[in-house]
Amino acid sequence: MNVQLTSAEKKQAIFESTLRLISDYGFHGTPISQIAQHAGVATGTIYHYFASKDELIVELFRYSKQKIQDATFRDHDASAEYHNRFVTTWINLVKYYVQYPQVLSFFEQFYSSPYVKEIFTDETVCFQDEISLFLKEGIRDGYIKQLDINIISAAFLGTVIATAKRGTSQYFKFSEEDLENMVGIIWDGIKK
Amino acid sequence: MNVQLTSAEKKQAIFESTLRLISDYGFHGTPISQIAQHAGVATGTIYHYFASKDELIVELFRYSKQKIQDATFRDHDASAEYHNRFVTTWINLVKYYVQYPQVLSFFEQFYSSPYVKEIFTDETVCFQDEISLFLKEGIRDGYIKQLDINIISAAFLGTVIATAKRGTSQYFKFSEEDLENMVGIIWDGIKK
DNA sequence: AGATGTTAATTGAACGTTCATTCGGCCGCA
DNA sequence: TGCGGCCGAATGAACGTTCAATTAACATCT
Repeated sequence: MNVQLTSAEKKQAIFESTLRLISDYGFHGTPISQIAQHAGVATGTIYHYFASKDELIVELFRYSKQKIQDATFRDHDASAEYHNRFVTTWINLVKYYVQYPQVLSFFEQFYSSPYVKEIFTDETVCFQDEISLFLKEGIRDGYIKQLDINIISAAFLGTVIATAKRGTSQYFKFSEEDLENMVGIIWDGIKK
Repeated sequence: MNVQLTSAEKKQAIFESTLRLISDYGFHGTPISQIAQHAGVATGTIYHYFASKDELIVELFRYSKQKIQDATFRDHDASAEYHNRFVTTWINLVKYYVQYPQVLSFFEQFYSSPYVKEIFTDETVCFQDEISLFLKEGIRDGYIKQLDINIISAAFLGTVIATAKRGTSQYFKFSEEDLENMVGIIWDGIKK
């Protein structure tokens, strides 16, 4: 942090520090003062960019959600064969979480915290809906069983999260083959 | 709370209050004073039963884990057909979480918090291992694909959690049929 | 049974610390 | 010289924890 940063870069630095610290120490374990120190700014500066700690966390959620959405659907070719797109999307998501376990950890904390209420009162368009659209497409076009989107989506995301969590454990590393086995399981389960 | 309670009952009352409040307001959102008030005791009393707030939370985790384990394997008949036992276990677990969403919420918070480190440094025998044993049995006896237990377990628990989370949402209620569809998906995916 | 002593349980006010937030001033750039 | 971003010590509230005092529980003795 020894170079001049633009306003946007400084905001991003604060985001990244918050992400790291919260994933390590939890919401209540990371004071603003530590975030500031880690990001190389003064505590007061954070209040120049964010109205409160809560707003920082909610905005960090939006920021992370956007990044992960971009990564998951990067290079997504809507004209390719559905099964391939399914496998790619599933694996992209798992790999993102494995590469950035802080994001996974932060999301898990966020989703099971009172903060969600602040987000999901007015914001119905969320990351899961992007996935849901893709899954709905598969149902509509007859690649996937005719079951409620909630069921299909639960099967998809549930396995992603569970796989990624184990993939970040120090005791077990998934190989590329393991991932393909795993996505094979879920595909076998929901394909028509 | 207007009757005389034994020591064990009072401890349980504290557990239940903590569970409820933490699932509603999060770890940092529930002061000891509130737990005490909700449980009908003085703040000091909590420190008679638990050395610290951290110890209370860690013990609450053990307490809840035991209860859920009992509920899941209640009436479990080890001599029955494997597929039936699989379906029953999966559905039992989902139903427990749906009936006691505070437990699900607390577990999710706990697992993605620094508290886990206090538990899983020395304690390798955990709730998931009881499930894992059952799944390993299925692999050994040829009912389930010959894949790593981490993969199979991730598929099992991932779908349980994801299903239960949606089952507790106000926007969607799973029917008995939905649950059977869901466990059908995961069984189709991992069966040999 | 009743009195007495002993231990355990309970209380809630008080303490000390931590933390989110504020604010008066400083620095670099126009 | 003025201004806006930035700083970090100061503030005040909230919280975990302690503890001296009080009460209940129970065993022991007369």
